[in-house]
Amino acid sequence: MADKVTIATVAAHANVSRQTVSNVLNTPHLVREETRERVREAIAALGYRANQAARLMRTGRSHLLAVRIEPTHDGINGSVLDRFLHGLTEAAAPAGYRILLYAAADDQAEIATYDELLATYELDGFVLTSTHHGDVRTSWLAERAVPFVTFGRPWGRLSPERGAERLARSLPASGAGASEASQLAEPWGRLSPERGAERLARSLPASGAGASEASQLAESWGAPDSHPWVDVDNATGTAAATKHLLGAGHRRIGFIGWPEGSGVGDERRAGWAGAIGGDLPELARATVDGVAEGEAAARDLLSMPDPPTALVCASDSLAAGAYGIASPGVAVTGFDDTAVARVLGLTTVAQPLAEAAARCVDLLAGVLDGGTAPRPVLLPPSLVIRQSA
Amino acid sequence: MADKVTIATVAAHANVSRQTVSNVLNTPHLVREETRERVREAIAALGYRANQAARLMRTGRSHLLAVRIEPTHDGINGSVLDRFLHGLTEAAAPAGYRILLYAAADDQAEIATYDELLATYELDGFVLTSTHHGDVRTSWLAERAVPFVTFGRPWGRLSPERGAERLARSLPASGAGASEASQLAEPWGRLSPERGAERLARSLPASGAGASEASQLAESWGAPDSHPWVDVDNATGTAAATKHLLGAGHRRIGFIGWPEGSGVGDERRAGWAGAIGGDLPELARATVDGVAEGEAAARDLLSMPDPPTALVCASDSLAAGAYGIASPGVAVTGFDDTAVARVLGLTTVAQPLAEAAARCVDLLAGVLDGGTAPRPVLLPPSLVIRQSA
DNA sequence: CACCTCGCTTTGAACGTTCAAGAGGTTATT
DNA sequence: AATAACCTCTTGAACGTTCAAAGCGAGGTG
Repeated sequence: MADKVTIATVAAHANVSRQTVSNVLNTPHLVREETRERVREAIAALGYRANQAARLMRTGRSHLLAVRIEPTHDGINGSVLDRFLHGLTEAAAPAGYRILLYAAADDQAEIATYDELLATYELDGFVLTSTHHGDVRTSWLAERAVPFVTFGRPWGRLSPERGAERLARSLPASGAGASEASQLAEPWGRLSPERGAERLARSLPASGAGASEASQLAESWGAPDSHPWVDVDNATGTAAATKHLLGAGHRRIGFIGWPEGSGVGDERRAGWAGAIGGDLPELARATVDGVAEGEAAARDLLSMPDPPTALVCASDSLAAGAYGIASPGVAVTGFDDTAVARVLGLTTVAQPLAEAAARCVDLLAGVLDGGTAPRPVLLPPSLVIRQSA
Repeated sequence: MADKVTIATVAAHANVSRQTVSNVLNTPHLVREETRERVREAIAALGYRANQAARLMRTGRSHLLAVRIEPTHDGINGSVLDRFLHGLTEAAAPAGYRILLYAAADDQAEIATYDELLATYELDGFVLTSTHHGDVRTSWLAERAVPFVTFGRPWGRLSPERGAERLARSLPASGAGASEASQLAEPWGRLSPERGAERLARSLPASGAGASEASQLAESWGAPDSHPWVDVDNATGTAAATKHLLGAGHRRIGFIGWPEGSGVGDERRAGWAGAIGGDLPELARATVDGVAEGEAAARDLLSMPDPPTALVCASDSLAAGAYGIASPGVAVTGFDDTAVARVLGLTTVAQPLAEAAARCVDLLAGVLDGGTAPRPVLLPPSLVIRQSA
């Protein structure tokens, strides 16, 4: 009873060989039904469970996925990662995977950790968060053919030579020197038809901002370093918030976001710009994230001659600051549906984190198990309406 | 280069046998210095890393610790777990351990998961959070001699028979029917001398509440199901907040907490009661956690004939609700230093989460590696003063 | 009848590590 | 001088699983 139950124990109990038990577990169709049943009964009776370490040694598959746990920056957005992790863990278990955590101070340290984890634990794959422009992590992993998914689309930007080289390796059939037009066309095709069309329709009508957003997306999307990813459509989120404000009668709607260059921030601004019919720089402020910063930016916007009557903010932190000093009539929206938004009563954009996590696992499991070609997933956020707008 | 570097590769490169390489890694003192150096150079030159799976198969040590990731209840306290997890991950790595996540809906599911994880991944140990009265998880683990630490002290409460039975098994030498006095005396001795004395001095002087708190602690502490734990001294936290209010001139200080029976909640109330010189039920309200609940309780307290001028709350959620409706003169304190407290400017009690996590790893690693007898660790929280009090 | 194929099952080896035992040489002990 | 004790290192086996190959009986084919 207390002794370890191995495949040999089961084999003896069912009067078959080790390999037959293994086959029942891994390739049941090779085993005669009667035998299969007998083995299954033995497994159940003995409470046998396959030893992952031994299995790993033979197959090289650890069934372990790694995720980086970041220090919470200002704590406000911390719960986002928290919820995402929970979603990952829940989604991974039924697929037969477990989540391993690692910490890293920066991208270089993170790469060192990959190396370490791959060498010692033979991890099956990685889930990366916080992708950004010029992300060295994805190329490192891709070069070594390590399966991974990013939560956050790739923001691309490799040097031309490297890009061409990698493209030639990964897509030998397609034209390496594809024209801009084909690069623009192809990526959309990778989305599921409905989503792709829906998104295309939504992005293109908008004037300058919409177009530049689309081409930027295409650039990274069809780029040689493309890889499976899951993302929430940030632009749709801020657009929804903006439309909600328009519907409430607001005509001058300001935007408080982050400095240009952060993909996510640019997207959120593009959503706002698209909804009001074009980017109006005089109505937008860019600042690093933070409550005090949001307050300052809001003060600045609200003190202009013809001030906005509503503010769309790129984060709940900024929104919290803005809401704190805005006079009652001024509407404010945030982003992320954090606890702070809940407590303050901020209307905010909620990301479907559990869904996003589940799709990350799907994609990774697909690559690992099925070898299916992973398609990017873009999820729509939802607007949570509270009293602030 | 691309080929796997195993211990055999290193052995060949250094002109020694496999076992010698193994000895250099695990029992270096058995190897002559010159050989040791040669092997180490080979290891460095080849970039060898021990394969954990193979090592695990032989030794039964996975170097993996598991932690449950809970769904964030109301999101406000979510970041607490988040920070704790980050601390664990960071502390575990240098000690040679990695953190594995698992999700479970309730204690029973959690136990099933233990079983699964132990059988398939041969986990080395568990870190449990959210310990509570009648926790079945700890006894399950203890019965199977699985190493674990809890973040949160044991709240005990086994049926007498089971207690006696387990006591007889685990402490064959000591008297099973120990008197209350010895139970009270012994536990304090397990703390480091200074801490024990400090804590004893702090708890006992208080009148009714302090005494009952102390005996309750003793009961669970010296209880047969005691195990290594790390906790933050909740009572000290609320006491510090209360003293801060007393120092600011407040004389009638109310308390908003949770229904009796949650160990943590009772402790936080005891801290308040101790600081004001005794538990005054008319100044205390108990409710489930939540912003709206905090608001209601505060309204109730503040509408009494001789209302309190300050409110000590058992959580930032409750405090957020209370602070929202309290008139400017009324001071409010929370607990946990969440993002909400930061944004609202709530004075609150901060738990040293990174430190707590590190101590959890220390204790667990101590049991696993050194076989040292683990001593409970009680950490002092700190008061973060903001404008709310 | 000899041979091949098919369905099901078994056998031996291997994954990379550590344990248990022992080999060979040098030094200490009696 | 014989023997024990020690130090250093090596050899074979084992952990629990799956891979690769082969065994074996039944049925089909030339």
